[in-house]
Amino acid sequence: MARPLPFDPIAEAQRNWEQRWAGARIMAAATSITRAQQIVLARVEEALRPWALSFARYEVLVLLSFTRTGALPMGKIGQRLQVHPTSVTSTVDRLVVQGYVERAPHPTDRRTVLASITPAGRAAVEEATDAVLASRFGLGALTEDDLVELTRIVQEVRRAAGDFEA
Amino acid sequence: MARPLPFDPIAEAQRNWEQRWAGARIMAAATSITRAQQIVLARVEEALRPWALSFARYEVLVLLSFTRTGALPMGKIGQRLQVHPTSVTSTVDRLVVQGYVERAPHPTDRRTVLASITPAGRAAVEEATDAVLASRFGLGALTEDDLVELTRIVQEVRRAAGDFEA
DNA sequence: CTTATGTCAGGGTCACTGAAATCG
DNA sequence: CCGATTTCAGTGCCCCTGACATAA
Repeated sequence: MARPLPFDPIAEAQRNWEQRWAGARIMAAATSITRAQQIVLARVEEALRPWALSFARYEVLVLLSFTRTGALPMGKIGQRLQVHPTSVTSTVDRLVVQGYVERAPHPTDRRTVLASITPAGRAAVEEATDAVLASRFGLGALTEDDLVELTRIVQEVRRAAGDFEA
Repeated sequence: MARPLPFDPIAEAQRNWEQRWAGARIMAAATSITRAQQIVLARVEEALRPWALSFARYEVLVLLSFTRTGALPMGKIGQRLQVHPTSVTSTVDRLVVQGYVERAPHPTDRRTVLASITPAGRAAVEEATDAVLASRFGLGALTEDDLVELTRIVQEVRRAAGDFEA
């Protein structure tokens, strides 16, 4: 889409901000997060292409594969992955078409719908996970310390945003 | 959209990963980046709502307001903001409709089109910037040190991804 | 009746592919 | 002719709002 620049565009923008406004550092951090997410997403989607999985659908499969029964109510999925209920519906729709997930009734609560991972879904998520880990999410250049530090800093942001209580 | 969980979902997922696969830390870091970007984007878009600006359109206005002449070729915008050429076209389209940007011919190269910020665009970006900075991008809980550290770590990622040469 | 759960319809934004027109 | 620049048509994905049906 574009060739590498001879300079760091975020550092350059930060210099511009410092001349005009306060908050240059926070602007640089926010822009960095945005760009980092683009990189991670691009690498992951590239790795997931053989299974025709988007990151969002892959996350659902991973979540389901982590549960004891391989099934979870739609609403729980939304809470865990921090996505909108209607997004869960459409995401699971696609997974059902792909044969990776099935809808099942909840044993006691007839309002809730369970999304249940199929054997094909389990196979796909295991193979896809190998591919995703091999891609290292585009974060292969980071040290273990930097990975931990990055996660810690973002945890502060998520706590402040009310993602969890702790 | 959902209520806060009583635990950190990313830390919980990391524990799950540690039981099954290597790369739990890198997974946690990638998930953190994804979630952080959602938070930043949500806060910024909230702040930009009075001017009917998306983050992408706001970034274009900021970039143009930083140039000497207030104008830049479409392609340059794409390079600086790391977005696809067709995305620049549609983004500028919307900014033109809003009266924040005008298309102008390049003085020498008749292939290139200049996107030029209007006085209304300058006014909007200045006011919007105040609002955006007031939101602190959702990063208000971070110390200055953490902001710098976060930017530094992500810079490694961007360098490895070939964003710039340095 | 009130609340919770999930689905559907619809609109907005953005990203990408492939093709085309224009021009250096 | 080749390459660069931009635009357009079309597709896919994801997000949200509002309305709705169903059931606790």
